[in-house]
Amino acid sequence: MGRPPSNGGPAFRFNLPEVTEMEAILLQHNTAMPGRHILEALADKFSESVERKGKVVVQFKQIWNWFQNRRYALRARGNKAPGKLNVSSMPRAVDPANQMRNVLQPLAVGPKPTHMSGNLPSMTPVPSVPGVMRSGSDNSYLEFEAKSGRDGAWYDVQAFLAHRNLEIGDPEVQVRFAGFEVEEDEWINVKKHVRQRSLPCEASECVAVLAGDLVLCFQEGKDQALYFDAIVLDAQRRRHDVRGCRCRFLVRYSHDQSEEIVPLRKICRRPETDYRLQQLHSAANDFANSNQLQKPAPDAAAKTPLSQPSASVPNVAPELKDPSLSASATPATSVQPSSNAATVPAGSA
DNA sequence: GAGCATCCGGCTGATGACGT
DNA sequence: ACGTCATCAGCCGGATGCTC
Repeated sequence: MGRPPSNGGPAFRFNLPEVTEMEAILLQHNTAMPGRHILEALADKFSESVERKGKVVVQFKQIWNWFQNRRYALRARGNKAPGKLNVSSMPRAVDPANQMRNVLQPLAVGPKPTHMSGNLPSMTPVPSVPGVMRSGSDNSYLEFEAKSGRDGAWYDVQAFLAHRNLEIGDPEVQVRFAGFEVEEDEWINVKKHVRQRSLPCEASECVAVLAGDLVLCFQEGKDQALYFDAIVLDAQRRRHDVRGCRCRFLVRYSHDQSEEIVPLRKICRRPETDYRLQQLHSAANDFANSNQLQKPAPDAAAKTPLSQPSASVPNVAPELKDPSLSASATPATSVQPSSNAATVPAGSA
């Protein structure tokens, strides 16, 4: 949905007299949409003005757009009611904008989780084991997600309630989904449908999402909005700005093979891609160090925190700044969610 | 303090989805 | 067909931090 100037020139902008006149007309109409003939007359008039004649033709559509936007803006300003909660009524649906997927806080960790150390398949049948576990190797926490057999979507695990070993097939765990009640508990195949929790992407982490990756993607349907597995088919890198990452990712959902272009905020990357960020950080360090050797005077790249790789060169897509990153990065198509996720301690990626 | 680069927030034009 | 709304993306100006 790009909006570059269609003629390649500078972005169109109404000048002050034009805006003043349109505002006056809007007031005359009590903020209602003026008739088409009025808008056309305005377009003709503006096109014939001294400033525009022979240079720019003001289109009817541009006038119409202005009135639409101005009316919408006026209304939005008037309706601004503070503190209005946006509560979704959709079951298990989570707003991707705030990047929260019923994440348990570390405080929720139980008294003896460390023995698990991310080795789920060997877990003992201790009832109500928290779905968040402290890694044995460091102070980070492991969080798990599980794939529901009811809708095929992935949910954060609040607690592992029990486990059983079937005579045939893989072991299963009884899972309490975060934010759901007992009636939603499910028995889930540990190897196939339980894994380390996918990670919401911060703006600077879009570089870790590459074509071919397995990701968890927020799919919004008519009557449900859930997280499903998806493969990244293509990544369209765009400039970052104050709002963060504006890259777009073409994904194909694994459950229905549908394709969609989504922003970063709808994507959760697999923890296995952490190494890419580490590579980026070390590459940025090398870059900063080499720059310091060549040019003692500090520059922006050296000053910028590594956690914001895009901020140092805001006008360039992050992956383009460091060719070594894309060259060395390996697509995660071979990720085996269950085994990997359940056995790899957090931070060891 | 001047000059510069960058960050940050807001404004604005454009477009698509959806409802009537 | 038209109106409403949400969102995208470019641009601009003020704030901030750094160097000289």
